[in-house]
Amino acid sequence: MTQAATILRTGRKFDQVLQGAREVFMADGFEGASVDDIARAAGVSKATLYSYFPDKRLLFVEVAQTECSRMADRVISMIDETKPAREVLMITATQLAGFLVSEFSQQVFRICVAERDRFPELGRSFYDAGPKNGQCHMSEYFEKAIAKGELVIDNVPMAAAQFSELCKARIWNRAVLGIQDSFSAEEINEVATQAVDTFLARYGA
Amino acid sequence: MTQAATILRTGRKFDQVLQGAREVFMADGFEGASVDDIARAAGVSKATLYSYFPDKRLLFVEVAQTECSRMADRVISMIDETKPAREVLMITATQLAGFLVSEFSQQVFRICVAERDRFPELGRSFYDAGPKNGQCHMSEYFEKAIAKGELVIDNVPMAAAQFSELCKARIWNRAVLGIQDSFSAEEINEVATQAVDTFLARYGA
DNA sequence: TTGAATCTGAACTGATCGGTTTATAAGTTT
DNA sequence: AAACTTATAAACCGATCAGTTCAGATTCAA
Repeated sequence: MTQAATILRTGRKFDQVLQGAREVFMADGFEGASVDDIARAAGVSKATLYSYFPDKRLLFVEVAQTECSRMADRVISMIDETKPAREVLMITATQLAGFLVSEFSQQVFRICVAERDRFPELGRSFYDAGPKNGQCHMSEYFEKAIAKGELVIDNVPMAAAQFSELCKARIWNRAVLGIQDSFSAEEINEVATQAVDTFLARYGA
Repeated sequence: MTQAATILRTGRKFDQVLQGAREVFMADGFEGASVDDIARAAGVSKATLYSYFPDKRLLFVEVAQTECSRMADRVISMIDETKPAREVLMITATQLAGFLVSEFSQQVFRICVAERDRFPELGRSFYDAGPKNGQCHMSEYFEKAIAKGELVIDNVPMAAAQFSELCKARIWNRAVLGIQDSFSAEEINEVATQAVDTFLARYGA
C-alpha cells in the first residue's frame, strides 16, 4: 500500500508529456500552469496526460528534479585544474558568473524559491545540485592548489562559498529581480576579474 | 480618466485592512492569499475591504511597496562611520548578515521573486530599497574612508557589491532555499569576520 | 435623537481549474 | 480480421476564489 500512485514511464507519449510540462512549468510556475495548457503544449489529450501521471504535483516534481540534475551536469566540469591558479580561477569565475545569470539557472532558481512552501524538498534538490555541488568541486580544487603551494586557505568551504558569492557581485541581484535580463561579455568579465583579484588578495600564496 | 480606480485612504478601518493584508500576503504570497482570509485576518467584512481597495492587485502592491520601504529604513543607519575602518566594517557585516537571513527580508525577497512576472515593478522596488540603497550607503562610507587613507579602492560600487555578497557566504543560500531557518550568533559572526578579512585583504590600506 | 456615513454577514455570480468519465478512433499483435 | 492497447475530444463534476449585492446593524456627529 506504500505504493502510492506511481508514475507510468512507458508509452509512446511519455516523453512528449514531460517535455510539454517542462516548457509550461518553467515559464509559469506550479500554480500558474494549468493542466490544459500543459496537455496542449505537449500535443496530447488531458486524459493521456493523466494516464501517465496520477496528478499535477507528481508531474511538477518530476520536471523540477530533472532540471536540478541538468543544472548539476552543467556545474560539473567547469574546472580545469592543470593550469596555474589565477588562470583556473579566472576561467571558473567567468563561466560561473555567466551561468548564474543565465536564463536557465535563473528559471530553476525562481521556481524553487516560489514553490518553496508547496514543495520543500525542491529547495534541497536545488541546493544540492547547485551551490553545494559547485562548492564541493571548488573545495576539492582548492585542496590541490593548497598542496601545490598556490593558495593559502584556513577555512576551505568558506573560501569556496565566498568565491561563488563574489561571482554574483553587481549582476545576480539584477537578474533575479528582473531589472536586467541580458549581460554583455564585458560585464561578466569585469565581475570575474574583480572576483578573482579580491579572492587572491586574501588567499593567494 | 487617467484616475483608474484609486484607493480610498480615509475611513475607520483602513489601517486594519492594510495590517491584515500584510499579515496574509507575507505568509502566503499573492495567489496563496484569498481575499476572504485577508478580510478575516483584518477583522473586517469583505465588502468593507472592497470599499477601500478596488481589487486584490492594488491591495497587494500597496503592501509589498510598503514592506520594501520598511526594509530601506532598516538598511539605512546600519553604518556608524566614526570608528576605525575594520571596526565599522565588522559591525556592518554582522548586522547585514543577520538582516539578510532574517525572516523579514527573506519573506519580502521571496514574494518579490515569486511574483516577478505578475508584478514586474516589485522587483525594481525591492532592488532600490534593498541592494541598491544599501550599496549606495556603503559607497558613501567607502569614499570617506578612502579620503582618510583607510581604504584603497579602484571600483567603489563593485567593492560595495562584493562586500554585501561576501556577507551572504554559506548562509544566504541555505536560508532562501529553506534548508536552514535559524542562524546562531556564532555562525553570523564567523561569516562576518571572514567577509571583513577577505574584503580588507584586498582593499585595506 | 435623528440622520448620514460606515460596516456587516451572507448569499450570489461567473470564471478557472484539477481531475474523471465516456464514447470513439487509431494502431498493434496474433 | 479479431482482440487488445493506447490515444482522443469533449462533456462534466466539485471546489475555490475574486468580486458584487443588499438588507440590516453600528457608529458618530449635530
